[in-house]
Amino acid sequence: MRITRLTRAELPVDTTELARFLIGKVVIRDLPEGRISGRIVETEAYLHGDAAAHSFIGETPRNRSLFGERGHAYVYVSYGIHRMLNVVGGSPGVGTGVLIRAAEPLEGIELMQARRGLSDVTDLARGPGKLAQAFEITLGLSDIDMTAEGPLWLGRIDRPAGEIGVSVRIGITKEADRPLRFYERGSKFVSGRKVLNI
DNA sequence: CGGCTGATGATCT
DNA sequence: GATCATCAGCCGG
Repeated sequence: MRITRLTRAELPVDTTELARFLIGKVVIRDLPEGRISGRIVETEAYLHGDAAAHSFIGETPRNRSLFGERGHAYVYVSYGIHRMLNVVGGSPGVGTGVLIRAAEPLEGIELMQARRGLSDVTDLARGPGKLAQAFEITLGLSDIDMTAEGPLWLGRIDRPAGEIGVSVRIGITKEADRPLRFYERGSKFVSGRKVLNI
């Protein structure tokens, strides 16, 4: 499989556009055991001045990397159990990001199955917590540059994204009506309730 | 399949 | 001490 690395310059500065742009792109996790990769099929944008965004309360030790450079990773722990992978958007100091919610497994499927304790390929990375478990996303990966060579990076393959659907974001209560979730229509690898995936 | 709920711990006040 | 950008497991239809 031929994967070419995304450059920072080609990532849209507008974070909503970035969330849309990342659909159909590939997230790659290089481990000593081998490569895990998946095609991104679902994202959510978290914007500046957005009460649902972690950056809304200002910079803290936890969300510091969210205020970093576009294309870097922001990883945090959700509900004490799950890690969430975000791609930092915008410009340094702003605090916007794109949550990677689901991916279609491409490479390293056996590694993912082992990490997840599950064989069903459609469920390996369908949801942000599942994706992080399958891709072995750790807090130590937070702040790394995903447009540079390293253990976690972004790429493209010769397969365009399908039609992109838009819905409200999942699992939030503040600013819950904003259409900032993007997904590939018809993909079996997208999370969320059926009504959100039309 | 859809709806509900407990688990679980880092983080901030 | 309250709040979570979630998930697995369980239950009813």
